[in-house]
Amino acid sequence: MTRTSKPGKRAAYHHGDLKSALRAAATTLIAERGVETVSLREIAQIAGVSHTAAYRHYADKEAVMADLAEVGFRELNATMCDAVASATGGVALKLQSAGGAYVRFGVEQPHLLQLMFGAAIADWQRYPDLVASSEALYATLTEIIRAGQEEGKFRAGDPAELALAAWSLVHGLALLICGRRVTGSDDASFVERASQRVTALLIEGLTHQ
Amino acid sequence: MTRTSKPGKRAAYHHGDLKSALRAAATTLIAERGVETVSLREIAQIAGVSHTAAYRHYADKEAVMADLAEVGFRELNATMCDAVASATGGVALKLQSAGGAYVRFGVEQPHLLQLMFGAAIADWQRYPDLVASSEALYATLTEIIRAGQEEGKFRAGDPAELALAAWSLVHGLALLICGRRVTGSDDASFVERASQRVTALLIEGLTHQ
DNA sequence: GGCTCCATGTTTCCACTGTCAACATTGAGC
DNA sequence: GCTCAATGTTGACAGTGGAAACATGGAGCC
Repeated sequence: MTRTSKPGKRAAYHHGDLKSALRAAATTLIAERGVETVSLREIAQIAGVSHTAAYRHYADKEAVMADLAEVGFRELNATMCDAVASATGGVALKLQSAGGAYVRFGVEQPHLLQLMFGAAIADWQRYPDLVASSEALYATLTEIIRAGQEEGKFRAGDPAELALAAWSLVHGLALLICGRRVTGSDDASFVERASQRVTALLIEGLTHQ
Repeated sequence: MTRTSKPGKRAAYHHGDLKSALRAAATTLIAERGVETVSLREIAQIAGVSHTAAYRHYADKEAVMADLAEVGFRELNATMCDAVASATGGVALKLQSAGGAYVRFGVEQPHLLQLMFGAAIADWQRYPDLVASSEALYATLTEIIRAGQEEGKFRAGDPAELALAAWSLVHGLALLICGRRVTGSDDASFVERASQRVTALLIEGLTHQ
């Protein structure tokens, strides 16, 4: 087992858990300033390590970003699952709650959302785990739809297709809001209200047989 | 009036219409490879000019990107207006046609869409014309909604809010498709079918009083 | 307990980028 | 025909991602 760096005294040559330290530094930097303006060198510096040390743990800069994006997808998925689980009322309200969680996540972490869906990661094929975590998110939505259909609350049809509609809606809304493409987006209550109203419209279409 | 470069003979010191040439070169490069991987130097080289010549026409690289994004917004707006004008049937079909045009635009020019909505342009306040062209797009959607309400076809409510729902939906769908986040996205007929079905759901919600 | 090896970290180097400052060219207007 | 400002060029600089060669030291073997 690798030893963690001695607490207090002298900096060890071997960091101990550099990958975590890099992830932490990168997460902080990206949350603050976005993908475009962070460099591997700065990440390494914050982690207290030379500027090429990251290459022992990641193939290149894109791989670091892919790692963060994957964490993001898992967090977002977990957030949505929590929202579904804690929502009271029928399946329609569960779906709406999931949508609200999605939008909130995006608005609270705009730079992470941009990383997850932007052009920073050119070739997704290189990161199977990333693809899997993204598909898991889609699956969560699809499952809610399927459950609703089983209850007879949602209209018939391919659940993946209906889930795509739901995903598109909240995804687009989150991006438009955090891209300031719509006025009043800084106001948290506006965000909450908008996401509620907007999702309600689609749910209307989903429930209408 | 500035003279255009002599046809045939020798390259003139003064290009004649460098800004257009830069725009053209940048447009081509970005359509091919996306924002992340194009450099000002390469744009200048294609335009046949030294690597700093662009600074006589743009403040910095971001300004070039903002210019292209603005053109993109105007094109997209025009495409949507065309779709609305040429759509037969009621206002619901017009809206659906506009949505289809939006998604098609995005799928056909994924890198441009990424430029228009990504993080490449950090501070929109710097580009009032860009903001205006983006708002014009929103206004087009809002106007369709308003017309539909006037006809009694769409439900009552703030047209801007309903338009936001429509925008979010097609925007999210376009991004998810061209980010390959949904399977079958390379197939043009899939795109057409998906955008039709997805928009139909929202329109159901919009027409339901 | 001592030795060795390889995972991990460092140093040095390179090509490339955006941007600035100083200089060159030339067409338009007096 | 002269001048000057708009336009384009050259050369420099700091910062970037990445490769190659080297350094370090803990884990596992004897």
